[in-house]
Amino acid sequence: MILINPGYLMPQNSSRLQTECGDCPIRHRAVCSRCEPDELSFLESIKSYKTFAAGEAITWAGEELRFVGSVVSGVASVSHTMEDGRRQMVGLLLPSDFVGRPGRRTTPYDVVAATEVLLCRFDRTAFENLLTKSPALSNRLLEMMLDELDAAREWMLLLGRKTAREKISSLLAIFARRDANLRKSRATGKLLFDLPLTREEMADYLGLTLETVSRQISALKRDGVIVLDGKRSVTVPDFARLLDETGDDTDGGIVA
Amino acid sequence: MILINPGYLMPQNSSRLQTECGDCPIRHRAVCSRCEPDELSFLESIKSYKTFAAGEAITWAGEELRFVGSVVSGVASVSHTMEDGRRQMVGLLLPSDFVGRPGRRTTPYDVVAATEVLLCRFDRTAFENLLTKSPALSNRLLEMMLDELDAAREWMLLLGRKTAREKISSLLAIFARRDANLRKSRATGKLLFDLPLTREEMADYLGLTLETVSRQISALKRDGVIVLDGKRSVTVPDFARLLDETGDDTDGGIVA
DNA sequence: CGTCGGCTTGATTGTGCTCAACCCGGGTGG
DNA sequence: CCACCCGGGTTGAGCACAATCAAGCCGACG
Repeated sequence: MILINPGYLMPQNSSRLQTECGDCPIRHRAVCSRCEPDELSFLESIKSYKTFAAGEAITWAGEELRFVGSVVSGVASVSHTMEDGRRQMVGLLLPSDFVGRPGRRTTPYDVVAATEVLLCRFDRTAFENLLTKSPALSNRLLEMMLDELDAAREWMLLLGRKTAREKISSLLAIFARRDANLRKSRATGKLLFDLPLTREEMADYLGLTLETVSRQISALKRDGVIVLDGKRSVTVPDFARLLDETGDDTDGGIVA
Repeated sequence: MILINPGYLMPQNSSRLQTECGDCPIRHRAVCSRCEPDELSFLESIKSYKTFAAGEAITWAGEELRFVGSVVSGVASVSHTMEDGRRQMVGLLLPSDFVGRPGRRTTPYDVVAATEVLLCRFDRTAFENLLTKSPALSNRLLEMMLDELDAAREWMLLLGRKTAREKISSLLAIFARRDANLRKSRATGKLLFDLPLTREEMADYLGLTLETVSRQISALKRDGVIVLDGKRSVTVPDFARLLDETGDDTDGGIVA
């Protein structure tokens, strides 16, 4: 299902299109979404594309980062590993998400492609330069970082207080929503999507062991909350039912 | 020890000074630290101070927020509560930290003063207005949010992968560092500081129960890692020893 | 056909949670 | 002045959920 496409080969269909920002699938959501034409053409002059195969590292913790950029397609993980090998994923980068830390030469985390990833990269210092001059760019980036901060905080609630079953359900709900978004619909009723992560990656994200992830997925299957087709393809017969399992507030109380 | 100071009364010694930004103790670290004189005087025209007593709410989740601002002194907690009462602290606001979400009318979290807090507030819409025009302001805020994001991610590692003892040790190390910072020294050797949080608040921050917090503190005391004087006053005989207990990388390997 | 990675399932263990009793110090009211 | 209460904290006993250790399955690939 996942194609391996080394960056030095001319990649598949979509990729040629992305040499033009006008055709970019994430144009309206990425950092550059509010830039003026002159800013855009400057960005275009400092950008380059690179494809990473599933499993390939985009950057290691502590390594100097010459670029910043946006995920155009695919999923990448941001994670931290302790000396004794315990690992925690601290972020999941999806299309239009921003990679890198303007103002710092290194990132403190490993960033690894979970599926094949197409990255739109900008030279870091040139980008930082534009950032100091363009409120459109810095305000958009600020907004995106505030959203990431909210996401990180929601994840803190999950890691600190949710049960294993709630954690798995929450993750499945995120994937379901994300998938619905990509097809420009809302997540309701019956849904079908693929898991972009292995059991171990899910475990690293959820602060669990892979055995517990596997067991809880089996339990949700047994209880009819989900139906599996193979290991990676998931059907959710009733999204509301899945949401009940996440422990989150049932959005929309009785109040109008 | 903690004075109750309603904002409409003229508060204690330090507070009169803070009507002038020039004397502000957090001047060099807050959002406004890189503003030009004209921007500063605009900010000065839209600012007001308010003191919150320990335990008092600064804002509730979902409530409309008319202001954004900076913590001048004291400690505030940012937390999220689930329907069934489980609570997770997702941030700790210390002097110079920013409160509020420009671009959104509400915050999704409760913000509560843990000790007495002095807040320097700006009208939200006026602040947002300045933000779109001032790269100095928006870049400083961006930088601060990136730091908060890093802190949140470090906390995710703690919540997902550390043991109870490591969690407590990590929190104590944070307080120790913070205290050393305030006295403009580095955390090394023997240290003495106060806990700004109750056992329950620590538990909410660490994703533990208050009983576990209490037990682990007792254990660290028994093992000589810390010495307690009363419930709140802590002596760390050897900071390096405490760091060993956090599970974090021993910074500075053999490599030069 | 054998191997290997990703996954599932089982048995057992252990860390941290739950429930519960009790301590301590400060404030209040009789 | 003392009795009482109350919030915050400590400690204990038992339990449960997820971790650990271990075996085996399944499908892809050489």
